[in-house]
Amino acid sequence: MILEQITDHLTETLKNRVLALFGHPVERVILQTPPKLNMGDLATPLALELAKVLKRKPREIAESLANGLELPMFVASVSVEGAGYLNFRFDRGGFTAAHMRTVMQPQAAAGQRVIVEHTNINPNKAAHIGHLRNAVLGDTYVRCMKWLGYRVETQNYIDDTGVQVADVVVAFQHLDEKSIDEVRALTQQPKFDYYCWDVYSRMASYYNEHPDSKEWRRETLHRMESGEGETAELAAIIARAIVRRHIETMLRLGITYDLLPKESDIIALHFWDRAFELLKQSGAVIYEHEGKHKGCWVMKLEGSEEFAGMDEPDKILVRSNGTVTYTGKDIAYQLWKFGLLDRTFGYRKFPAPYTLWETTHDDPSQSGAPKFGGAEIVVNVIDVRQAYLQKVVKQGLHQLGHRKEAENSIHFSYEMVALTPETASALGMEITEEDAAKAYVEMSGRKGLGVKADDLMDALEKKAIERVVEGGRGAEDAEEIGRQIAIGALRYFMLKYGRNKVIAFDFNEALAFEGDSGPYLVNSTVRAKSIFRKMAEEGIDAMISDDAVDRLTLSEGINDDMWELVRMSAGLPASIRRAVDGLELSIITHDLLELAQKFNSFYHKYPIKNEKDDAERQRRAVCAEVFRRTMVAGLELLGIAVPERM
RNA sequence: GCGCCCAUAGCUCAGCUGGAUAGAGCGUUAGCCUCCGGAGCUAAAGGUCGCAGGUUCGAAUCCUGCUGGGCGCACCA
Repeated sequence: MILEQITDHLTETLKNRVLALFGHPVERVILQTPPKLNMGDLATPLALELAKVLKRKPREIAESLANGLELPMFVASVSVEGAGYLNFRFDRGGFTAAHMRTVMQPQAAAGQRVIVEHTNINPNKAAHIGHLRNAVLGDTYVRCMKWLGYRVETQNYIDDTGVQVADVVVAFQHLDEKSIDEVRALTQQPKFDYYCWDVYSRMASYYNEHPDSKEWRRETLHRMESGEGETAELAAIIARAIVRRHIETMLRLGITYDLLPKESDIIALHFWDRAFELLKQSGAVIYEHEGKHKGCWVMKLEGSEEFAGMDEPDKILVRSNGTVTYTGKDIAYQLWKFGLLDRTFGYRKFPAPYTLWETTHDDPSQSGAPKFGGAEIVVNVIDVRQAYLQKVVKQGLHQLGHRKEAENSIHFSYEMVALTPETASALGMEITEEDAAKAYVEMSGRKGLGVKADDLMDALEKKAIERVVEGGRGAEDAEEIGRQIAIGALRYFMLKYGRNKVIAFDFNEALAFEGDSGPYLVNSTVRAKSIFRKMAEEGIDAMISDDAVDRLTLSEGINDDMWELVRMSAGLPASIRRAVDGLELSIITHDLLELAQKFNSFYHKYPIKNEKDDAERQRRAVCAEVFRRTMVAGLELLGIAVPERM
């Protein structure tokens, strides 16, 4: 907060000053933290940039800018250094006291309405670590958006009428010859999703051996889409049971949703028919009378620069047999998200330990359902392999004349999670020599090869609980504490890599609790908490209340080690903004790691509870408290809980 | 063939819209528990930022061309 005020103020002042002194307008002023602490707290290479246009020496320009520059509150001095940098130094005491009051204060929830869609797992088998990356990215993004004041609606789209569900239905009906009641009984077992994991891969290999059997799939899909009859009922039972498992799995990670929109409802409510009318009216989609796509309705994309250079830029939305493609349905659904389709769903509650709604097509809405849809910004968290499709959807809106909505259709893309050859081999995957030489090998749902989300969490929890018990602290709550640490480890692991990086999943790395890991951050925060708990127990006043801080005479006593903690803490909100705008959440994990490292170092160097001098003890305690508040709030944004002990 | 992404220390990765001496973790080596928690701390070693050009006061960062790897480019979802 305080830092933002200072940078905003300085930016304005400098812009005005450059204009006044040199008659030259500048669009932006770069304000960055200098590489070394002794260079000050903020710096700008503004004079270097101006040197060229003004044809004057950088240092000379810097001098005239600095001379008599009006400084914002808490900025104590400005100086010219290096090649012509303008360096600002803060009033450490004043800044710290002011910052302490507003550490990680969230914005008021008055921002734009946003729909974030994530998770979207096919309801036919257990969630795996690839789905985990999606869900953790999506959930963390949602938390950050809310913190920034956006009003967010979280959706988890359920493709309950797709091929993947159909394949499991086929397996139950044709391979295993199970009755509806038998399947219904199976869904009652605790890990029905694991059961289907195997059923699905069994079906996939059956298709490979008996290509004719794919006819079953076609028939099944057709019956499912009609929504009538036993096959459709069976599909609904399976999908629903699996979705319940996925909800449970994600809840272990603290991930929740507001709405589960179902593909079957979109079909039953004929969203596509309406979208089709709009697309035809606007001319965005046309009927091909001849050529390769004869008999199809296509969206013409060859004109747009985005799709320039493609051999076959046109996208088929309706096949020659009259059925709609996935892309077509997706455009219709995207229109609904923006409130541009003049029809909508019914809603009812979905059984979950929190308030969760699902769409319906037959019931009238239950009372109490919030208003879903109609957002200003729509963010779809989907892996990079669907980038092309997302582009087409965006272009669809554009061609319908919804330019603003096209602009606000954001694809949060990220790279896949693969397996290291070692991990793949440990899972029983056959590794060819060629594979072994690779950095990673892809998971395969069809082959049933992958690391299941619940299995990974189980392994992490087991290890974390052991560590808690070994440590001897909080053994009575070892299970709950271990669970929190495990989830923290997992979420951190999924967030710390840049989104464009393929994660080659390795058990040893994922289970690491040292160094660049969730438990390291949590541990450092727990220590800070412990200090204050111990001080309270021993009746030592930490003097960190607002009143006490007001009386603080910090100005001279805040040394470099303390100041770095405060300064880094103050920089976090800007990082969160940058992370959200750039869809790069690893910025936050990175900053929190640096902060935790700084604190751990500080912690070893400066005893707090045992410091005899009151003023010095207070300064140290204030820094530890700034750290604690920053970490608790920052980790909360990452969905990582901090226990009292560990 | 076209498009997107990746290439930085032995390994896994940071490096903020071009800025001051390229940083972490793991691993390796050497230290640190009479002192608030060792899931920790201190220090050392480790770099042709894939290659070649270009842009400029300044390039790991921007542009062009290569090389190597990954992923897309269906009347599948």
